Amino acid sequence: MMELTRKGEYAIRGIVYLAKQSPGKVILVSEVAEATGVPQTFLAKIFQSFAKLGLVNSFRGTGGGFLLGRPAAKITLRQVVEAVEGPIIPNRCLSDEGNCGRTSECTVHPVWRRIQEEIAAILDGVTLEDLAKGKKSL
Amino acid sequence: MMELTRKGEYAIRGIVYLAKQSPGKVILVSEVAEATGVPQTFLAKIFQSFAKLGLVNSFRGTGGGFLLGRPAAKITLRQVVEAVEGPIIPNRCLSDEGNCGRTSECTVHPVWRRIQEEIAAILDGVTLEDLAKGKKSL
DNA sequence: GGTAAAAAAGACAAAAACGGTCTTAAAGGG
DNA sequence: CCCTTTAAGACCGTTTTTGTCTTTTTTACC
Repeated sequence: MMELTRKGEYAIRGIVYLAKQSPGKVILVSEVAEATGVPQTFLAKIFQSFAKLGLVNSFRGTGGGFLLGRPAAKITLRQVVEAVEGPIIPNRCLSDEGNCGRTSECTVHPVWRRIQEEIAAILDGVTLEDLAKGKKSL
Repeated sequence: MMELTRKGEYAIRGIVYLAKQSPGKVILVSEVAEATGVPQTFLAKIFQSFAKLGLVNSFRGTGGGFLLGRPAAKITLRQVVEAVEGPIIPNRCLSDEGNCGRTSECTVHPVWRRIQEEIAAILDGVTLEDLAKGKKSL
């Protein structure tokens, strides 16, 4: 349970690859795809969602490609994961305003809330810089 | 992302309902299903997996039904969730023996490990007794 | 301006997972 | 033997995942 999808995995691999490049260097999707072992067209889609959120910048045409939208130290793993997987919601109760339907009876609610917060906190605490440099955080 | 499935939700609702009964009382699946708003045949399946793991005991025939396999205080939320959803694996890296394929490069690995441990710890810390009594733990 | 190179956008599709249902069997009580 | 209830497993429609393919747009360069 609670498994990251391939998309999430690919997203991380791809953007970490970008984070490893010298700042300002523009990289082709094809290069990232090959280097990370991710299907190119799929990765392209992922990078498009990154671009919409400003996590990466993109340039079209000859000499085009992608680079990080801001310094690697300013991009958290949470932002990356949520960009492609959506918000961290371990249970439906937590999606809207505690809309369990069975709110009063839902004693599990606070447990999911806590899990949600813990995961968020951990992912917030890791930046692309950490990942690119292989920092031993834990 | 990281969402509990319906099966997981139903499983919790169902077994918590059992935990609320007076110990030793045998309850029909049909009653639990109606009380918790879970499709009966689906819930029956879920209870079957519980039975295999000893989380509940079952009796067939007239007067049959289900009851907890041990005291509610001895059943953790983790056991319930893992019974129906499988082990807590936020990332494929963590499933086998760190079988990332790309092990050395996988700097995210420790992050998922930590998330896995945090979730496990939280779920381990909640028993069916807590849930049945609506204990405010967090 | 024309052409080639790239990303953007969106339609499409196979495969797997989800969320069940249905049927048959087995066991127990009266 | 018959009724009740769980056990087991086949089955099935829908949604999500995991992509691909095609067309369009933008840009650089000649």
